Amino acid sequence: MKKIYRPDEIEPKWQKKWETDKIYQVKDTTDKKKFYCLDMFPYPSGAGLHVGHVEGYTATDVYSRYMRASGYNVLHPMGWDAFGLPAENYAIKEKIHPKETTQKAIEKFKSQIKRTGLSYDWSREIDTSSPEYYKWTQWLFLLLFKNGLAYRKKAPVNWCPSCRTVLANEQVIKSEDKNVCERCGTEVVKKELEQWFFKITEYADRLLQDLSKIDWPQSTKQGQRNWIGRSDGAIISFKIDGSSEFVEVFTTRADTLFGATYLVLSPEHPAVLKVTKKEYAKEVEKYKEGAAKKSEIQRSAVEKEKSGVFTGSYAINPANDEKIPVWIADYVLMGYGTGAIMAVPAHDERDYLFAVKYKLPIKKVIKKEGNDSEVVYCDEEGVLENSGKYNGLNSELAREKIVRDLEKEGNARSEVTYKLRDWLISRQRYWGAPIPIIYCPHCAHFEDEGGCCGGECGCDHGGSCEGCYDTTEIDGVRYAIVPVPVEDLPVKLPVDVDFKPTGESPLMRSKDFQANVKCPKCGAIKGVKREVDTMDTFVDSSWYFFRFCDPHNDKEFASKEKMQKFLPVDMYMGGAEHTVLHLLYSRFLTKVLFDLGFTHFDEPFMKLRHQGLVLAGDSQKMSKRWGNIINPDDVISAFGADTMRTYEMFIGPIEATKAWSTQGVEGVRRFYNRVWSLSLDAIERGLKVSEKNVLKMVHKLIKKVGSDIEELKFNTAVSAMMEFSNFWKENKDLVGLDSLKLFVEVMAPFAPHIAEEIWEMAGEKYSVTTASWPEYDDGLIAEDEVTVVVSVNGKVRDRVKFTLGEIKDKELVKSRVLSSEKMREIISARNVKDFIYVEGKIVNIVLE
RNA sequence: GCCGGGAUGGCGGAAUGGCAGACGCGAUGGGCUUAGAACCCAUUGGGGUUUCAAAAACCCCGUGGGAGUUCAAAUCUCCCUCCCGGCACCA
Repeated sequence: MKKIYRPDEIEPKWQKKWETDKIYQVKDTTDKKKFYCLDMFPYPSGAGLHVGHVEGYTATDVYSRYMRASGYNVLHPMGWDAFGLPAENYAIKEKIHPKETTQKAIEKFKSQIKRTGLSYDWSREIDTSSPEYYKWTQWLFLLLFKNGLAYRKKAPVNWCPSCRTVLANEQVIKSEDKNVCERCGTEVVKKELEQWFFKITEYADRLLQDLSKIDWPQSTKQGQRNWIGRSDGAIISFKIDGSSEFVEVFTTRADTLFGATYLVLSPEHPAVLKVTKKEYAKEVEKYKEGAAKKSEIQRSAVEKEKSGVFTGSYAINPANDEKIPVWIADYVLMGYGTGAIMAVPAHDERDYLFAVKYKLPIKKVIKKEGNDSEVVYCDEEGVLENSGKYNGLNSELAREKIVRDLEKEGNARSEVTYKLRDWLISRQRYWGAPIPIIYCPHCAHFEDEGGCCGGECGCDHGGSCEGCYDTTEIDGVRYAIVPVPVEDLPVKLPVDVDFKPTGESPLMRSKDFQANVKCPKCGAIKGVKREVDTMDTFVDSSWYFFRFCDPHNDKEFASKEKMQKFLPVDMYMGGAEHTVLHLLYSRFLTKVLFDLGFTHFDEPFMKLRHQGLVLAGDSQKMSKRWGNIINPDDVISAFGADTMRTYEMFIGPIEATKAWSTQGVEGVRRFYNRVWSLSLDAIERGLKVSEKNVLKMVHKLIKKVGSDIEELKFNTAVSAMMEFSNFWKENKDLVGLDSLKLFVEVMAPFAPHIAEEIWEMAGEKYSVTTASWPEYDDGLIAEDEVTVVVSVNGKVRDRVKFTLGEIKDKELVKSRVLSSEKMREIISARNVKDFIYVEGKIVNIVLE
């Protein structure tokens, strides 16, 4: 009786052995070439792993196993993005501490990952919610703070009323024309609050430029470009008539300056008060109030109805001294450019609509060819008209010239603006890393006195520092912002906290956290407070890939030596939803660390790929609501981990959206059943050396699977293995143990368990997972006979066989092809106009 | 509106200038079986010609639609349609 393929028996058996033998532990003391293969680490939720995770993780696992077998020292770690709102929200609902639920979720994820047979080095596991980790998150914060890249600022920020916390711009998403919280879908509101920011805008240009250095999907790069939103233009000053005030506008179309027929200020613009004439004050004030009440959403309503009011003032166009009215309107946003624009209704759609509504003049300054009677506005570039001495120039030239001319009078300068805003990292929530800052009311006096403490505070400004401490006002009291000394880190997150969100940070209510806080500078205790906000969890996840190199270091976030050994990440796999969140923040922090001399690289992820969505069998998104979730545990129980892994690789290209098919899974299982029985058969036969044709096929397979894995074309790699098994089935008695061994080595990255079992049954030495990738023999692969396809006028008509020597000889090929009976018949009396021969491939005979 | 990615049998997909539909699923017919499952074998893009019929051979059409480049186009270029994703009053 032959042994039956039982994945439920062999898989746990080998998993246990591999774990005991620590077979996947990566050494940092080896001269092998490094390869860092990383998955986006998961947020451990109670729901456990889903098949989407499995897809990405299997892809990197196959890749890692292949690279390991190819002689690389592969760092392939896993960890947990464990801080965050869902755990906290769940904790509030179920009254269980987030630490507990998170630990449970981690255990579940880990066991599921282990059941899948993924080859992670668990000795490097990290957990962002552990003090050993967040100590370094806090250290990073202090590093940014000390270098002027973390600062406190009062600003209108996004507030999620349901999560009761502020959010970064990147965490606010559009949904049905509403701005909603990325986490919970609640509509966000604007609040004026003082918060902590990271100065990511300082890196805007480099974040844009360096995209050219990295191998990322086009769409992701483009997404970052859009988000950074660089726009090259000019700032032009308009004098207010009868006043000493100037208003600066930002424009990318300085060439249309002569067409500016009015000026618009954003309602929040500080100059509004100064330019508004008495008679108009009431109207303006009313409009401002109305605009302030309107949410962002209403202001950017779909119909885009324009509204505004006249201020009573006029501005003088610096190009031609024309007087143009100054309006305020909410279609001009304070947050972009200078918060003021010159309106050119002839060449901008929004200005056009506004001008029509309020009967403002429209002046054409770009010539339009052809019929322009129908065209109401045209934003294309062209040749200037009605523009004085600039007439006849094209837009590009005119723009340069106009700005240069105005610059001489001090009325213009070239300017680059960005859509990117600084990263708001404060969160009024419990389950995150505390911001390591202390507020001291005693140290605040230095700034009051207007001079420097003279070094007393430890500052190096040497006599004239402008407030060696920045200060902030909390509840009417002025505090100095004092960083926690690095040696006092971590600022531990207290466990015993009422973490119910009230809009006030839960840490405020922790007695432990606030008890006996000593100012690190002056030593005072009375009135000294800790910062009670925690950091955005995206701060945790923006540097975790550093920590994997050196996860247990308690002196540094990672040692230079270890970083040299593994970083940067060579291959990074994860979902596309992180285009402007995690992936942008990580690049930013890497550049900061590079600039400050901590790292040797300034881009963290050299190659990035996104695994596509796995949809349910009904082509819907998997969701609890539809009850169509495929659980990896069930798939493993029914078919085995090897089948699940291979199926997910086979289903389609890694980046494509694909639908799950249980019948498809069964097909892969059939494949392994067949491989199993064919292997037993080959072992029983015990043929030592395979027939030549078999060897040719197996060597072809090695080549194909290897190159497919390198190109991440896992689906065609699997189909190549299937093709081989079909060939094998038809040539059972010709397949020897030598071929079996090679086939198992090729299969191992996809299906390590069955590979290990067959490997053992075939009498090979443990373990196939440490065997090296077989080399293929080009000589064996080479065909000794080549079939050349013969087409006539592009249509296939015949096939002729040639030997390897013959195919090089065009004349011989030609005469042989033309003399075949079939060709003579087809050609008959017609003339051969041309004879094209692609060596060893195809012939095309062109007939008249 | 702007940007990015797509459209190939009944389905997932393969082929990146040179034999369209690899591989898998499904379907149909057959074998095995008391029966079913499993398994095994065969067929499987559409249309046509030859034939009593079948096998087989051959021919034509065919990669969202239209044009173009080329000896040769699913693949390159232009135009159009539709689908997916991102951004969007960004001056």
